[in-house]
Amino acid sequence: MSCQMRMEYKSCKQPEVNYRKGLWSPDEDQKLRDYILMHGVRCWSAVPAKAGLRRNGKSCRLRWINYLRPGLKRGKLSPQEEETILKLQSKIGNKWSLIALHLPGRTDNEVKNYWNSYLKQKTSKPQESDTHSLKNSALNLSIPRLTKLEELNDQILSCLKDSEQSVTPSTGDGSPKGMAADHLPKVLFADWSSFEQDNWESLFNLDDVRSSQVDDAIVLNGFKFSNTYNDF
DNA sequence: AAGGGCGGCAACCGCCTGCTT
DNA sequence: GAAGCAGGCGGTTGCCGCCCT
Repeated sequence: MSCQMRMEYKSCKQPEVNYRKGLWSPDEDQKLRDYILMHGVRCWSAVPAKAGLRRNGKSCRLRWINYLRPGLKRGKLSPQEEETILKLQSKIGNKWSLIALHLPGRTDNEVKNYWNSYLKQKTSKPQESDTHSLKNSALNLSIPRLTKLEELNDQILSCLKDSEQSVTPSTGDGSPKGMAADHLPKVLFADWSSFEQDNWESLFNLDDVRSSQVDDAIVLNGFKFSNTYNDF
């Protein structure tokens, strides 16, 4: 949580209103997008009132993160992305937000939905085995229950090391990128909001992303990109 | 053409965590 | 240290469109 958020923590509370539920209309989307692009987000619970929406803050946050924010990839997951999901899920379990962090432009909701579909397929065709090394990953029930983020990231990094023989990213100082990322500033909203979809694609050289796929792609131009974007 | 089944996706719900007072 | 609040996250549900019969 940023300092500014802390300063404004106290003043976030908004009066209860009769919140609207269900699908978002284009008009609501526009209002939310306009508001956030203009003002950023310091307190989600204050956003609906200020943006003129009859939604609760959580709903706005979810809508922004899963649908409206710039840089989101739409459409079907690539085989590489699917593989990444399966790989990470087998290592760290259902940590969707963490897994999504390694899939630029994808949300935890998307990852989760993919996994649920995958599980359905898996259970409907129980005897059909995968052709690669992931065949045991999907329903692996022996995943240790890890609670600390550092442990999870360690798991991810070691997992990725196993499979990245052809790609050995370097930050120039010899340290692993994932480690370096921890010391990088998160991208500011002002910088972030200036990203156009096209820029995103060119910035995230998709071929590079595909080859290294995970953990490298979120570190760009000295910024660490977070999938949650709450520290604006 | 109609309607039933199914899959994908969007959104809600409830719990947990972290912060402030 | 306890209470209250906001944000984050995973599980779940419900809607919608497509496909098959």
